[in-house]
Amino acid sequence: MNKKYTIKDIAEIAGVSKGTVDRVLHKRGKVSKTALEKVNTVLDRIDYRPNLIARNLKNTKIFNICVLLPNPKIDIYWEGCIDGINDAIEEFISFNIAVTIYFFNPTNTNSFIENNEEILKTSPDAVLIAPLFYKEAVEIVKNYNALGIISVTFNNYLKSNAIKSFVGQDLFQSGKVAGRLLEILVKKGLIAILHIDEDYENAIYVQEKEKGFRAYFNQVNNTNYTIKTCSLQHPNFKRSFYEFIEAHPNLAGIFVTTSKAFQVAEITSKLDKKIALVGYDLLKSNLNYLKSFDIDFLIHQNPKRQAYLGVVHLIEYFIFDKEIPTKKLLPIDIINSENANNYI
Amino acid sequence: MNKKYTIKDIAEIAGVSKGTVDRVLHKRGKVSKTALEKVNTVLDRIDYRPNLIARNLKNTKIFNICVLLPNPKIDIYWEGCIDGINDAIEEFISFNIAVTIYFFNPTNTNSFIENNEEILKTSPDAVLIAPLFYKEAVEIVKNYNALGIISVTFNNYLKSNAIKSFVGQDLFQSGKVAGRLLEILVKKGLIAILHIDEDYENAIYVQEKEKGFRAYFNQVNNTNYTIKTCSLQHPNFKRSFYEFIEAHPNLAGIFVTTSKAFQVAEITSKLDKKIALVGYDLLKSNLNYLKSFDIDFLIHQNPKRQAYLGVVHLIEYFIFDKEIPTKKLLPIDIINSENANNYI
DNA sequence: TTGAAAGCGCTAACAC
DNA sequence: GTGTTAGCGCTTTCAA
Repeated sequence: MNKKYTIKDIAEIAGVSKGTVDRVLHKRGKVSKTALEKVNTVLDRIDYRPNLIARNLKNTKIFNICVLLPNPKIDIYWEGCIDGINDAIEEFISFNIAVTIYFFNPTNTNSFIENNEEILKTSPDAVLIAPLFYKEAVEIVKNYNALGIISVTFNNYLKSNAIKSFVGQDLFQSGKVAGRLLEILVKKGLIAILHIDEDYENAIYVQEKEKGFRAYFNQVNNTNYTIKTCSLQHPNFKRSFYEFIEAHPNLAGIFVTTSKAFQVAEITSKLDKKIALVGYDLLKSNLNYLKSFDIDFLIHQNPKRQAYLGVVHLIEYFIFDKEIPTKKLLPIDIINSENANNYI
Repeated sequence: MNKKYTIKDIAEIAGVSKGTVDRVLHKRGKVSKTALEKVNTVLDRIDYRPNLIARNLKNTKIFNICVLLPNPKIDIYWEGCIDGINDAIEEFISFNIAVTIYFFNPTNTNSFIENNEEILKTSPDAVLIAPLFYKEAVEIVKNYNALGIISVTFNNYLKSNAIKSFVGQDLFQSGKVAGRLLEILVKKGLIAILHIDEDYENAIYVQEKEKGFRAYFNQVNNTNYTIKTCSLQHPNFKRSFYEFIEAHPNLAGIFVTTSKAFQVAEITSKLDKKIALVGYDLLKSNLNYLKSFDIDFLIHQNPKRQAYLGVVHLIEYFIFDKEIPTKKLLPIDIINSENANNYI
């Protein structure tokens, strides 16, 4: 009933040779009308599912995929990506795929550009990039595209039609998630949106989160709350933050738009009053404060899965001709002290 | 540098034939000491990764996997499983795998037993079961085991060494997650644990959730809270629940241990005071109340992924010789009104 | 105990 | 245009 048909079967039924069937299937032309019809009649009647596996046995071309992301030694957030990429490599080890990882310094635009030049030299078939530097990335991606190199971005969205696909979260929506969480945590008072732009610039992305956060509170339209944005830079962070606290005695909750919630918790955990705290990312230091309830919720951006999916999409495109989704939005995981362990 | 070695390569280097290498690799015996040594020396020196794909080209045996779960028409919770199973089938369509789904009536123990008998008749290589009926499942699984049929359970844990693997959530821990959520939602007063055991018996599993929930509150040890358990049966649910509310004016939060939180929300949403509500599962009716904020949080048990993984583990075991993890615990996803869409 | 050879499903080169 | 054939990496005969 559910017989699996092979090219050989089709050839026999249609009364032609395997080669002809193959030519029809792949639209390689050089097939007479009569042969084409004979084959198509058979194909219409049966459910032919090519064995994608056997297809690739033959293939000798090695696909070259390059991944470029910030050096995890400089920003530990990216560490999981390496595992994700390695998982993908392992999973497709039987195919002719070469994946190479490049790291750039996220505090240094030139490092980003230089690494892309390095990548170009290897004439890759595709690149997967975390495009932290917006302007530069747009140019670089345009260049890849001109050279026929497929580019896919992850973690940070980039508007450009030179990009084939994006894997990551909807940051606006994740701001709304944080909004809902803080609404529950705080009944009234001031809620601060804290941008802790440590060393480097990813302003566009934290702004997206802020917009979502504010959109949520506009929508609930509750006069109990005041929302205020505050941008803090690294060197003076502690002092500036203390000043902020003193200047705002009604401060009741904080939304940290970067992964640095632990820096805030370090301070708020020592205050007399409880300040609700929602942040991002399962860094060790964040998790410690989550377990001690000084951070109430973390939003998990799942960099590991982002990188994994980015690579897998490319591999499956090359070896299985599978379409790459233009936009793959990952779930916005809410983490508290009790479910954290399941995500790491 | 990273050359991929094939059996042919190894044979040439070792100065033996492909057949001999194969015999060594698969420990089929019938290899002389000298040949064995020659091959092993080569294997020690290189990193041989067999092409698992090519391996299965030859294989003509069709592996027969049967899945048994409650009929989604009777309990809609299970609906997602079908998609998950179909995803797995699709993913491995090129291999010789036959997956058949069987449904039992979750309100009827006999239906469970009968379906297992049906399955037995097809002499499967493995079964994946949602063992809702504990006692009966233990017997059935023992029987499968005796017949050399691999059994894997999902969604509901069963203690039995006749079972090869379990895929699902840690229900105790998910109770703790709910505990933490209600602690945040409710500052003081009575928190009710509601078991709505509709038509059928899954008492063991909801008890596990209750234990975790209580464990959490014992651990925070806050005298502001009283925890009380309440079991309600379907026919009189509404009346009994109203009585419960009236008898407990300090009721501030409810933890529903089944997927029937919507039945509670239907009532609490019409009360004057806000009662915090945490439940399970992304049923349509639950989601509606989540969006209207009458349910505060849902815990997602991800039946789709459970079934998917259960099947995939088996398939990969058969075709890739991959080990099946004894216990695969899925993350305990916390869902609120804002991140729900990403999970469905 | 061993090597040679056929064949899994598909592709691509090559005659005709 | 079309059929034949070799070969991808591996397994499994089968003859030696």
